[in-house]
Amino acid sequence: MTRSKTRGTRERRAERAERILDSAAELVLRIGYDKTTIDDVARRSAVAKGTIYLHWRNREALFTALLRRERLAALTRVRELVGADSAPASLGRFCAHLALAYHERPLLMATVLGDHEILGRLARSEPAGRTGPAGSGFAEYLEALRGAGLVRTDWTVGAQVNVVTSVLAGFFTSAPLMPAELAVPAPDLAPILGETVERALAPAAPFTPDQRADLARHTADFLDRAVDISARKYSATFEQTA
Amino acid sequence: MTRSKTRGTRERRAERAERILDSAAELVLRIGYDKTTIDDVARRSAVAKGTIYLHWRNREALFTALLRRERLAALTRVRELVGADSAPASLGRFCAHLALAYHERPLLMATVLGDHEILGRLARSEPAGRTGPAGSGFAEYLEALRGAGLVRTDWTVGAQVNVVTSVLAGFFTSAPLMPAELAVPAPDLAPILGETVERALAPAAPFTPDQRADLARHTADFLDRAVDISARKYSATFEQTA
DNA sequence: AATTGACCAAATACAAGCATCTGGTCATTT
DNA sequence: AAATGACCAGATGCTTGTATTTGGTCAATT
Repeated sequence: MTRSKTRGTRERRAERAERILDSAAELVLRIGYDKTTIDDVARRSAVAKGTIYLHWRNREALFTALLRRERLAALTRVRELVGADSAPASLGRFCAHLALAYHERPLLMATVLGDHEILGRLARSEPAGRTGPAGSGFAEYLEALRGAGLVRTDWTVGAQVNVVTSVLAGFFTSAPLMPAELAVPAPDLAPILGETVERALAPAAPFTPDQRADLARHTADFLDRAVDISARKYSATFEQTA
Repeated sequence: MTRSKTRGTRERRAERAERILDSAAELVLRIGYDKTTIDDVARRSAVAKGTIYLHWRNREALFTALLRRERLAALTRVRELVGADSAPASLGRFCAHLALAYHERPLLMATVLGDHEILGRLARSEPAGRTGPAGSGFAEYLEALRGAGLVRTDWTVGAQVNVVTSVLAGFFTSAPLMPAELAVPAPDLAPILGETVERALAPAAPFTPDQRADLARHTADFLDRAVDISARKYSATFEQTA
């Protein structure tokens, strides 16, 4: 039985990859993508440079992995927050958790805000990822909620996706620019903006217990799917081919 | 009576200033602030370079004037739109008009978005003006509406300012990044986001005719004041001293 | 009195050559 | 089989010197 030994090796390998990404994250946040060299990352992770190339095809793949890991971590955290929420499930609570999970992660914030200081040339090459969760089947999720009578149908799905995206984008971009006397701490503001989405999209009539359960299930499903896709994308960055 | 002659001279002077700003605007939008030279502006306006310095102290003042004129124009347009609106007065309609008025003006959009391509060094030196209407007494306006029972008081004014600012900021930043299949034209989206603000801030009970009138008056007053301040600021850019 | 545009100092852009750094490889070591 | 780090070519940055551009002025012109 080589089982335990094999698992141990694989585990250590994965651990090392995480360690390397941790170093990369710290360096990028401190000195920016452009100035972060593979040598720096290697030294900080206490591995040789060649070892890094055992994990990723090249520099670009390393940083792609970093960003995708970050996204995965945020989505996982959202799922956790949604699951542990003491308040009844609602689209607004979901949005609040999503906003906070992103907000907690400086690297994700940098991508959402298109921070040139941190992203450097990365900002120019990949202006995507700035629409937040607009991709990844959010429209389909809303569509399902509409079908179940859990979201109004007075606006088109497209419009509703835009509302959610706008509110979230506004949270990320405008909150940091607020003059001190009007600033509201992010943990306070997020639920308020969540409630804003709620009031815009939720039906007038209060939910029945069944509807609540339905909503929770749909949301959990959506998050499971999103986490799954995100995890796959993260894993894919380790592939050496292509 | 030198009246008509004097007025004619002053008028022509003002006209010329506008012409110069028009040229500056066009050039900035086409080639960016950094590359737009006073010579260019002069040539395009068919005046000598020295003439420009008869209007403004220096280059900086010229472009400050340009931005302030733009803001003034937008606010004036909002006042016009609000006044001519066939729908009953509401905070939501107000926000929708505000959003559209800004959206129609590429230079304002550039400042709101912090567009480095267009603003060049200006983006770094003046990161303000990105909070939209957060300044200029918007909080006081909301406060007045709260006092009159025209806006809920379940949240603090600060929170409400943040909601409005976020929704507007989200409109500006996220709409242009939307994938084509989810994109909603700005003229359609603005009222929807206005309604989003409305649902978040308006009281549950419908307004009485008196309340409607009150709301309209408050809004008109606020806009008058904002336009007035903006006009003063614009005028101030022409001063040669300091 | 208003307007012009030649003029100037300072800033900016460009070029060339040189030094350093960095992504990526791979023979060697563990 | 896994990990290393010396090594290399190309990219990046730096320095110095030069050419061009540009903001701003002001004597001459209208």
